[in-house]
Amino acid sequence: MAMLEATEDGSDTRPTPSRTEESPAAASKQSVDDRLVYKLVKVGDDGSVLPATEDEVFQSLVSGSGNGLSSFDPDGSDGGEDDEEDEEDEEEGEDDDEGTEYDTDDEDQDERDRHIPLQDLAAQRQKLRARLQVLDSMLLKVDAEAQQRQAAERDAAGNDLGHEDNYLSAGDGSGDKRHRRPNPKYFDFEGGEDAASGQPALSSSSGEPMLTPTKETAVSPRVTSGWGSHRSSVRSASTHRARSAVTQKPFMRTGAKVVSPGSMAPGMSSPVPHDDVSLDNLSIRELHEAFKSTYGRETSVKDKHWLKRQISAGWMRQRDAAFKSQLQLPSKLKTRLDQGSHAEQPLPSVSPTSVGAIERDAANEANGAEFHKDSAWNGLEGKGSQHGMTTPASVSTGGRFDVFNTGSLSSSGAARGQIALYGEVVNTGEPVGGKRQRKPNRKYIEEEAEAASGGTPVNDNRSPYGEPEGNGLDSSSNYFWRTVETDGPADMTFGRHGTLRGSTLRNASSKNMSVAHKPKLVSGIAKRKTEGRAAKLVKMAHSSRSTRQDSEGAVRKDELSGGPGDRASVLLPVVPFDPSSVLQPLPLDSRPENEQPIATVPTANGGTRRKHHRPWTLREVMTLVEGVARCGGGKWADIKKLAFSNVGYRTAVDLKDKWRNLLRASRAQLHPAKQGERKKQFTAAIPAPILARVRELAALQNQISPTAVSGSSTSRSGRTVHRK
DNA sequence: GTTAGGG
DNA sequence: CCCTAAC
Repeated sequence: MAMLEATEDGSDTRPTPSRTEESPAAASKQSVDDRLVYKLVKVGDDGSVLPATEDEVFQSLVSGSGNGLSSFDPDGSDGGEDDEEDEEDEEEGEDDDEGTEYDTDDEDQDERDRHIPLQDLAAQRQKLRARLQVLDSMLLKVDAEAQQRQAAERDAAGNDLGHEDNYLSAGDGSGDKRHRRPNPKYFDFEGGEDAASGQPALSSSSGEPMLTPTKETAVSPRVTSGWGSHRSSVRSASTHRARSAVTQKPFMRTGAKVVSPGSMAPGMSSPVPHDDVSLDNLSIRELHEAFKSTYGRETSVKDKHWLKRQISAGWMRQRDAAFKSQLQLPSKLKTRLDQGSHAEQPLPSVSPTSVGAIERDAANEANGAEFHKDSAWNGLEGKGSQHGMTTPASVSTGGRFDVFNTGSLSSSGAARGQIALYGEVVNTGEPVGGKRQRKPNRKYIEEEAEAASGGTPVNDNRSPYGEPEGNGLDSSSNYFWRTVETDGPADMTFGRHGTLRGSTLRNASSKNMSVAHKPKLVSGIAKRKTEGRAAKLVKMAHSSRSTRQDSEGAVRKDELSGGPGDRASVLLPVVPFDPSSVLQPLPLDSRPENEQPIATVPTANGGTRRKHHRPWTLREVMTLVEGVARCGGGKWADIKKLAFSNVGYRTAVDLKDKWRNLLRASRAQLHPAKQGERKKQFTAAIPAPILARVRELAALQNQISPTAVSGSSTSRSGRTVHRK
C-alpha cells in the first residue's frame, strides 16, 4: 500500500486508467471474485494479479516497501472472511472502531510515506503505475460484483427478517441492559397469590374480547417480547453496508479514482457514475478547495496525495455520519445532514419508524399475523392510516429495525422519503467543493421558534400543543370503532367513569385556541402559571427529545466500551445498535385525538389546573405497561423518554400517577364487589387483561427484589405501608 | 432533574 | 392532574 501511494506522490498526471475490460482481471477474476476472500493481492512483474497469502501481506506491511504486494484492505485485521450470514458475529462492530481505524490507518500511511526514498519512488513509478491500472480495473470489477452481491443479499435479507430466531426470544432484548432495579413500591400487591392464581383466570375470563390484546397481555413470558428487536437483522443490514464501506476504501487509497462516499451507499443502484470525482485531475488549489469544504478548514499541505487521501477520508466520515444520522444518532450530525434533506423530520424516531414498518412488513411475510399480535405496542399503533407500509426496498438504506416503533409514529411519506433522501444527500449533495449548507428543516425551525417564543406553540398539527384540525372527533370515533371491531387496542380513552372521552372535549371554542391565546381566559398569577406550564411542557418536550438522544449516546458508549455481546467484534463501521432505542419510539402518536392545547383553568384556591385532562387511551396504557415491564416501575423518566418521548403531554409524573392508578385498579379488580362497595368505574374501563398484566408486572418486579431492602415498604404479604 | 406521595 | 418534599 505504502508503495502504491508513494508512487503516486507528486505525480498527479497519472492518466486515468482505462480501467475495465481487457484487464487481466478476466483471467484472475475468480481469484478476486469475492471481495471478501481476497482482500490482498500481489502483482507479479508481468502485471498479473495474484492473491496474496497472509504471510506475504504481513511481509509487505512490515517491510513497508514495495515488494509486489498491495494491500487492498486497510482493515487487514479480519483474516477469515465472513460469509454473508454472519450477522451475529459482526453485530457488535462499532462504528467508532471504524472511525479510529481510519484515522490511525491514515497516520500510519503517512508515516510510511515519509520514509520512502524518493528515488525508489521514481524508479518504480512507471512499473507500478501500470500495475495500478490493472489493479484498479480489477478492483472496479470486484467492487461491481460486490455491489451486486450486496444487492442480492439485501433482497434475501429482507425476506429473512422474519426468520430471525432470536426475534421471539423475549427476554433477550430486555435483559440486555438498562434494566434498572425497579422500585418495589410500584409492584406490591395484595399478596403474591393474586399474581399467581388470580391472574390467569382474569386474563382468560376477560369479558372483553374486543379489547383483549391477545396473548400479549395475558401471557407472562410475552411481557417483554414486544421490546425485543431484530438485532441480527439490524446488524446484518448495517454490516453489509459496513463491508461495502471497507471494501471501497481501497479505491480511495489507490488514489486512482475517488468515489464520493455518498455514491457508495449500498442502497444505490448505480454505484458510481457521475458522482465520481476524480481527485487526480484536480490541481492543488482545487484539492485545497475540496479539503476546505470537507473539513471546513484550510490546509497548507501541498502534497496532493495527502490532500486526496484526507479528502477521501473526510468523505468517508461524512458518509458514515450520514448512516448514523439515519439511525437518529447524534443530533448534531443529523441536523447537519438534514440540512441537505428536504424531507421533514417529524420526530426523533422517524427514521427507525419507517424502517420498523418495513421490517414488520418483511416479518409479516414470514411470521404472519403473529407479529402483530405479539406486540402490544404494535397493537397500540393500530391506526389504519398510520400503517403506511413502506417499501421493503427501503430496507437497504435503513439501519436499525425496531419492532416497536413500527408504523405508528409517522410512517408518513416523509418518513419513508427520509431514508431515500438521506441517501441522496450523501450521494448527490457532495460535489467536490460542494457545501452542505442547507437550512435546517422545518421541523427544527419550528421547534426552535416555539422554544424561543416562550412556549407559544405554533399552530401546526405536529405541534404537541397545537390544536389539530377539526377532524378530531370524527376521526377519533372512526378509529375507535374500527379498531375495536378489528384487532383490539384502540384509541379508546378511559374517563373516570369508563366513558369515552376526549373527542367530546374538543369543541369549536377550544379549537385553534393555542396556549398563546389562552392567557386571556385567565388572569394574574393564573396567567403566568399557565404560560409557565406551557413553556415548561414545551421545554419538556424538548428535553425529552434531546435527552432521549443523549441517552442513546450513552448507550452507545456502553456498547463501544464493549457491551454484552462484544465477542468477535469487527472493525467495521457497523451501525451501533442501541437496545434502549428499541423501546423508544412510542407507538403512541401525537395524532389528533391525542392533541389538545394544554388549557388550564384557575382553581378556587388560586392555582390552575388543566382544564381537560387527557384521558389515557388504551394505547397509552399499554405503552405504559410495556414500559414498566421494560424499565421497571419507578423509572418513569426512562419510560417517558423511551416510550413517550413523542408525546408532549404525559410527563414522567403522569406516568407514575397512571401506574399508581393502574395498580389500584388492578387490585380492585381482584376484590370484586367488596361489601356492597361500589366498584370503581375505572376497573371496568380498563381491560382485564391489562390489569392482569399490571398485577403480573407488579408481582414480577416484586419477586425480583423481594424483601431485600430491609426498610422496604413492601412485604411479601403485599401490603404496603404507603399504599392508599 | 427525578421520584414519591399527598391533594 | 397538581404540587412539592426529598432525594
